[in-house]
Amino acid sequence: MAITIKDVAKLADVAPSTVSRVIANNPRISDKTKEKVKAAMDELGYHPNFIARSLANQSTRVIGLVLPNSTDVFFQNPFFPTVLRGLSDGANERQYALQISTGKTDDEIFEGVVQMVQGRRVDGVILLYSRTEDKVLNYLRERKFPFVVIGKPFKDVDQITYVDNDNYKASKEATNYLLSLGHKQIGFIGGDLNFVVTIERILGFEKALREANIESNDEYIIHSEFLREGGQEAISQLLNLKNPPTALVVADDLMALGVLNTLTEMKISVPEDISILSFNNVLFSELSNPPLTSVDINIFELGYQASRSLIRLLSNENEPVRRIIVPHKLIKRVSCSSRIIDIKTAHPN
Amino acid sequence: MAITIKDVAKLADVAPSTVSRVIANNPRISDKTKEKVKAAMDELGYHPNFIARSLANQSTRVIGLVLPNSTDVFFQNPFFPTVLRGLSDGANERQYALQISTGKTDDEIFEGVVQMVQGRRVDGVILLYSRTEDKVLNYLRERKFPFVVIGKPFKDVDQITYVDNDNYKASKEATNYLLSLGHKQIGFIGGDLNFVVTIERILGFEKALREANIESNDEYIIHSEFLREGGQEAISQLLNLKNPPTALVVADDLMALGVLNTLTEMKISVPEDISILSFNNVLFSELSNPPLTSVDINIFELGYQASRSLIRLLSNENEPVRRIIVPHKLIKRVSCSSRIIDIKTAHPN
DNA sequence: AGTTTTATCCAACATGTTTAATTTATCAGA
DNA sequence: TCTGATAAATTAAACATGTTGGATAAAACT
Repeated sequence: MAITIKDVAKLADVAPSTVSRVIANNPRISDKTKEKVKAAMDELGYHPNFIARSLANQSTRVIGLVLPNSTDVFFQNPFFPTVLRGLSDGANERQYALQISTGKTDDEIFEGVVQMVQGRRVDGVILLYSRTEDKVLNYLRERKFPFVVIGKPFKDVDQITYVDNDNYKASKEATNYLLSLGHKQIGFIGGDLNFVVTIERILGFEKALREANIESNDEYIIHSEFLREGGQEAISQLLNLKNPPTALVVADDLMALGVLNTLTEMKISVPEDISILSFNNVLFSELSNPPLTSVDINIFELGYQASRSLIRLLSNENEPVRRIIVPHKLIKRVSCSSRIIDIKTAHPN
Repeated sequence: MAITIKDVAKLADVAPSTVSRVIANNPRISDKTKEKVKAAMDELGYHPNFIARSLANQSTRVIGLVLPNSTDVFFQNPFFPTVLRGLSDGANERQYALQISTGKTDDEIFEGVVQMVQGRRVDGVILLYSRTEDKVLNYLRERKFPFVVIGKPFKDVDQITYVDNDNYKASKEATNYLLSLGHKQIGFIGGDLNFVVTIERILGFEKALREANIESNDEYIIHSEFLREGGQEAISQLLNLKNPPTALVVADDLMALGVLNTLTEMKISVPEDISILSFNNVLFSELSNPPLTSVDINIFELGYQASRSLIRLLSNENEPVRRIIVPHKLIKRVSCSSRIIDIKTAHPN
């Protein structure tokens, strides 16, 4: 057994409660006693038992993180470590620890969250994704357990505290950029439609086209969370249309890397033959060949703001519901070029 | 206050201790009583309080993960999410939760570990890195706190349970592969020498050259954890030697991507002008241009084995110290080609 | 001496687990 | 069928380690 406050109390010749108050720096204890107790703590090398503390306080100072299931590409995506770093920084500032959900299937994850919540293992939860239909989110709302979402909730937006970019606007702007370069046939390659980001980005994309009076073309829109397999096929298909797109908006850098790779294999050069614009601006976007023009969504900040918001929620009984929008920024590199020449000539098909 | 075993006990008309035993499925309780108690638990929607349990059991079923400090490239590297997935799977199998150290500086991290350990927040710890000199590791050893290292410890290898690849051998084999392709001038670009992996890989590299009777050339060896900045310079320097290398062993895919990028900018083509071989085989190694020949070290497995080993350590009082070597495999893609032609002709310099 | 103020302590509580004690049931033998 | 011995089931109480409201004692002030 380790050293407890009783041991300290005995050595300092005071009651355990006094020791507890010294730790909390309670003003009811005289400075003299505080000194005495502190000396005893040092002598014994005392460290408070966090578990006992949590039990007494009904608070663990742990934040639970819920990730989408691990089979998901999400996990491979550099988005994850970056957002985690932000979360970590935010938590660290206020001495919170992070616990992550383990669990492969959605059911296991849900079970894990229930354990965290009902087992009082965590004080609050951060969802690292937002889906159209999510058991976990519903559960947390039902139980009125404090939580924050990274990403825009699908419904009841005004009742949930969340941190997100304005993906709709970002996508619209990105598309406008391509339009401004003279592109008129623009394709969209998106990920899983169950994620709200995907939806937002596609809506922004469509809106931009509509505003430019370009009728949207369903054939130009591809959904798949491919990276390699299938992607190749999807792209050939896209490029074999009578009127192939001259530019692509890709919902994620990793995916864009896959696209780039496929195009290279097909001997189609970027940006000469086709322009590519993607999202997230993860580390390797600038290391790709050619470096990707990408919308920086400040992933770190998403995480950082999320933990801060949750902590605020936890420390303030009647903290209002908040929406935090992290600014984005188009980083122009070389994967997009202007399309001034005739499309037919320009495209190898 | 939530529902406790007392509430359940009252409803089922038994003692709290009986309820506790029902939860633990203790054979001392009759089936009849078990049924009765379970019914009461269901009726009340009882969920045991994990914190109270931890206190009583002196065990939290939480594993602490220690990452190198977040300013480190490590965090950006896809290595991290992958190893985490492995860790998560291993932990999940046995119902362990994962808690990660937050903390930006090395000191903060150390403090965090002390909190975890002395505060009894975790049952054991996994170090996700191995450095030549590490305060955390020394601390854990001193306190005899259960832990496992991912990577080979720098000293007292036989007293520490660890999971690693045989990086020495892997690097030697990789270098031999380049030798077998006819390369004689081979450079090495490595990362931070404080990490043991780097050391192992460079030793393997040198050994292979020695065995091939090629005297090693210090000018061919570069260390920096660059990705972009500085890297360019380092590479130009390397290629401006009188006898520039015709092949490079790069200690990490992400770094290799940086190298690739720099080379592309310098209009040096891979593998025609120079071959590149790297380590880790992370997701995007095959998405790069050209796809990288890389040593697959089975990152997932490293994590998976690490959590399993730690759990074994925790459940078995006198579990022996173990060394677990995860096999590696050279994945040949297209970034290496054979060097049959004369070097001077082949190289643009 | 009586009243405040200040410092410290006691005991209850947060929620389970577990040892040892007690109660209840079962069976052999009279 | 009843007694006592034994086994089985259940309970009470102690414990794991802190926190905190109210009680108490000591000191300080009228």
